[in-house]
Amino acid sequence: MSSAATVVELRVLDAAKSCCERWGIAKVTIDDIASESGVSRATLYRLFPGGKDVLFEALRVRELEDFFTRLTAQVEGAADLEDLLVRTVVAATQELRADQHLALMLASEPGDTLGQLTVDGLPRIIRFATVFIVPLVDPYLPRRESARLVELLARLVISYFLAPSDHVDLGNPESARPFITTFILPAFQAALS
Amino acid sequence: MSSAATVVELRVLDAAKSCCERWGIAKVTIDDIASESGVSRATLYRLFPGGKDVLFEALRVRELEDFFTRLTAQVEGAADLEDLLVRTVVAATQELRADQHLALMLASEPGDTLGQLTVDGLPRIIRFATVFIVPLVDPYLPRRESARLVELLARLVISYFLAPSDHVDLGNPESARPFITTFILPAFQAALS
DNA sequence: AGACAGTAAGACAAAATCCGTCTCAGTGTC
DNA sequence: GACACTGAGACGGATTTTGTCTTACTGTCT
Repeated sequence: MSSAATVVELRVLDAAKSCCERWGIAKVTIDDIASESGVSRATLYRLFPGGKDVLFEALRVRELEDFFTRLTAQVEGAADLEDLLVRTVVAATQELRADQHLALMLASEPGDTLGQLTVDGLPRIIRFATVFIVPLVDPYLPRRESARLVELLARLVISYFLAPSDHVDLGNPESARPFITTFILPAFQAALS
Repeated sequence: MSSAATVVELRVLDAAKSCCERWGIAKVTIDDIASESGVSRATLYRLFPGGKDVLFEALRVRELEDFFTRLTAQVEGAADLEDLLVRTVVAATQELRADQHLALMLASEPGDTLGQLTVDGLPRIIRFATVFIVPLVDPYLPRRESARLVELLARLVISYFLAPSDHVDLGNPESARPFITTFILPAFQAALS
């Protein structure tokens, strides 16, 4: 999951990201990324054998790692399970809303981007969420229940982010807390350790 | 100079403009513009025989016409020559600074865009400025002097827009007025009618 | 009804671009 | 000197884009 990423690799990924923001993934060429990162095309293929697909895969992975790294940093030191869950969904929702890169992608290439948040990408997002968040939940629940809970929350955060509701605002603690206590916690009450 | 532009033509030019903002002129294809404007490629070639070059030429012309139309509307009713000149350079500078399309182009494709403001495009800009602004100056100066004056101002506005000065801000009347009265008007004093 | 102008859809070949791989030369390190 | 890493760029093949052309549809005018 993690990265012994060299400095060159990071430069390339940064270049890919900014190219992507400028032109959208469909319009970016390997040469664009190469010249933007000041790296030759040969090097780029050596680093990411498979070309654009592999490169953007790696970029998505890095973005996810960064996302969850920031997220876990924001929610550490929660007092109890309820507090942890509320802070997690709130922070995640706010991160999503503040993500400039994501906003641009959603605006310029809704199809691909939505795929990365739903059908194609959701399983991976859930994997990442599991890896990063389950350890935080583990003190309160058996491992199996933790995984179920984290998956559920990940799905809900994304759904409410993509299509906001009139009834709940998961970016707002005052709204998220009753949502968590009413709909989520009771289902796991029996398993509370 | 002017346009018996049909509604289809306008739709196409609007589409070209928004495509251009999204991807930059280098990445836009004829098909992009065709589908964005909901017009078939055949029609597009009928309207602009010559393809992308001719189309973007037409777009630049239209942008210039719009620019100077808005500009002349803003400066009508000036009391005297000094007032006219000050209001013109101020309005032009502010228009330039507020032009979202221009800002995007300058950011994403500095080379081409700068060319359109300097070496390649400046002569045309001056022609447009002449056509639109000289009539306003004519009451005060002989025709030949008007043209010289307008050209000079056009060059100055663009230069100060592209590379702002610490000494003058042509977007600010309080700064533009002494500039005009000190450096511009005296040179044309002799020719004042 | 029939002529006609304007258009969408799409086939087609030619041109341009992009891709992925490869070689070669240069550079810095051990 | 051996070695790993890189930039530059050549190369053929795949893909995209271009510009032209044909066909069929639609509405308007006579």
